[in-house]
Amino acid sequence: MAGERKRDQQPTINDVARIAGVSKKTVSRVINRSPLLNKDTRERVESVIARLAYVPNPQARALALRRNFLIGLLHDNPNAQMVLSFQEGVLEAIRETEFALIVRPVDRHSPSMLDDVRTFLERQRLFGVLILPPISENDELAELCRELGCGYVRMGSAKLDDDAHLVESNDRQAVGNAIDYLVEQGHRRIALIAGPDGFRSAQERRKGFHEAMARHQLDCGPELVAQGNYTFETGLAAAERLLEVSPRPTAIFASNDEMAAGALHAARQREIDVPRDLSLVGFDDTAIAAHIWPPMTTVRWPILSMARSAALKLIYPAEAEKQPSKFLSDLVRRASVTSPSGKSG
Amino acid sequence: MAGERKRDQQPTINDVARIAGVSKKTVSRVINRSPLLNKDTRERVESVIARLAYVPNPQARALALRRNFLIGLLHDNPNAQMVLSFQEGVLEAIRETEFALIVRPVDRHSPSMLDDVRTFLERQRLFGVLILPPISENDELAELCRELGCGYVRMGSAKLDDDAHLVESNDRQAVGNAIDYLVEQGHRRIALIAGPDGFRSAQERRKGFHEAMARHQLDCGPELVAQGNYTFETGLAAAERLLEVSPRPTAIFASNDEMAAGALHAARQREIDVPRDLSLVGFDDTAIAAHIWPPMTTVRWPILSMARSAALKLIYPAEAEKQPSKFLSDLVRRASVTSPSGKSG
DNA sequence: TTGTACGCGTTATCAC
DNA sequence: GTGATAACGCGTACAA
Repeated sequence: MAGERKRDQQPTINDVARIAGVSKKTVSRVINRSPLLNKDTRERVESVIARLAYVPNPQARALALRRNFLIGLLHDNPNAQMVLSFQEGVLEAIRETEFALIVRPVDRHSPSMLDDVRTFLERQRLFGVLILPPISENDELAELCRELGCGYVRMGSAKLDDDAHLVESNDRQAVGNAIDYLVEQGHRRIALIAGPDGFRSAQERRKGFHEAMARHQLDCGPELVAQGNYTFETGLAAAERLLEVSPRPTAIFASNDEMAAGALHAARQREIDVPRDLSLVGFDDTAIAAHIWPPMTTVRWPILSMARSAALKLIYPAEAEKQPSKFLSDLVRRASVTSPSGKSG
Repeated sequence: MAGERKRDQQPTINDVARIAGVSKKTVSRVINRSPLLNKDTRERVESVIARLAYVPNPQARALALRRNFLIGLLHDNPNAQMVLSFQEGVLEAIRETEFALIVRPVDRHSPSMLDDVRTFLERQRLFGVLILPPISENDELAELCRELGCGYVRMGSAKLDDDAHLVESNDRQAVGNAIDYLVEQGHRRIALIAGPDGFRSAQERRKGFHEAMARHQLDCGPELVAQGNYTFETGLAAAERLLEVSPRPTAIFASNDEMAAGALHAARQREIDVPRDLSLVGFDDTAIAAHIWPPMTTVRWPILSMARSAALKLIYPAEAEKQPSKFLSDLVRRASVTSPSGKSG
């Protein structure tokens, strides 16, 4: 009968106290690193803790402290890689803590979305939540968190909230840098595949495009702008239209990788070679960007850093302002961009 | 001062009991649907619960019941889409329950992996865990769960455990079906890009390939088998070798989509047209399969069903055996396969 | 520096 | 059917 330590037989703080010959309050002090403790006592208790392999019961702790150590991840994201990368970053930040991450996809389009989230938050009584785009752009959701006294940090492409509740990627500037790069390569006629109006990220990327084009004094009239909704198919359709424009653009910036992949598809159907006859830039640096042919130049979010920062803001609200809020994505240069061949007219 | 209900002011079972004029045990009975309750009492209590918007505190419940309602997802997966789809399936299964999902990536290669998981399980005292491949193939991990009295269900490509602790995809048969399809299309010279030996899924897919080839009495000597480690680059390298073989294979089955994408890349570099000169089949049906050109024929796991079933097995152990354990993946037919052009020799 | 008594919100026991 | 009362494991006044 040796060696078993089943669920029902886990040692409690009382066991530790009894065996160490102290009160459980003393054990509690050891666990919580109270400074006023005799060194001998501390070491004795610690050795018993180690010997029994005692681990405090988080449920009991949560009950006594009137707060738990669960943080939620709210997302409604079509981009699996991004959600998973974010999870990874958060988990890295909380690795040495007693926090755990609980995930909750939400349906942006459901009329009961807010009620669903409310039920979830009331039931789980989370320490706080991290909210990913695009659902992070929903101000009612943030308001709900405040109302319920639930901490939150939003991730977004613009200044959605104050710095204590936000990690922000500067999509506008990142798109500007991408356009600068295309111009450096010699492109003058650059088209945009914009994302859906409802998304703040899409708006920011569109603004970044227009600002950069204006800065370079390049034409970006409506014939050079098409719109999609972040899917492969709509990217394909948008590119089909753009590739009919005369003179044909020598480069297309697509507001996400999926649409860029669709654009690549459209070019191939027309026997327009990428990158020789058409350069292509995407956004997000999803797995697809690196694994299509040609590998695609794209904008990469510093997602791990953002996730880490968001988690720390949530866990240590007092120092939330000290964590960086602004992050700049960088351009990953791959084979889908080259200098225009010169016969673009 | 009306309308606020902050974290610190949530109504408790005592509030409900006091206002309804009953004991809290009675309220508890209402919550837990005890059958022996006066109808009037029940309705009275229920109306108070509704009025106060009372929600039981899960921490207190967990403490009293000596078990919580958290299920963990253990994974070390390179395939983000699969992990997220699995999450989706699990969450669908537990939607109406009080269970929540907490995620935990693990590092398969870390020497401290088992200790890390042990710490995690002891700390969180989960109701149980769901384990995704390839880490699900680790028997020590399952043994650890049993030792800790933590429920578990593994997802795998073979009979890794008894039916109460396993949802199994029949990769061998699925690959067989894929090969059958290629043969139907007229292919006779079919090559395999196998996965890494350490993965059970890779072994099963390899067996499926050889069994099917034998069934059709086709040659599948070592010159027609190359190995990769499930990455794009190794798929590319493997295909480079296979495409040098004479007579050149007219079709390649790659053991996952990433390697298939690599093979596509290799073919393109050699100006071997897919599918005209070479048919290609992948495995997993990840996002990449549908979004490359040509769209790739691949094997799709019924991942949502498997996730649902796994979650239900975990939550209702008494009926675990009733949940299906075996799932057959099906072939998604896309443009990367066609009949061989006949000049393959 | 350490211990006692009690509270956190729920379920379980066992009377009535 | 219903209600006192005692767990569950831990934290915190406050006393010693």
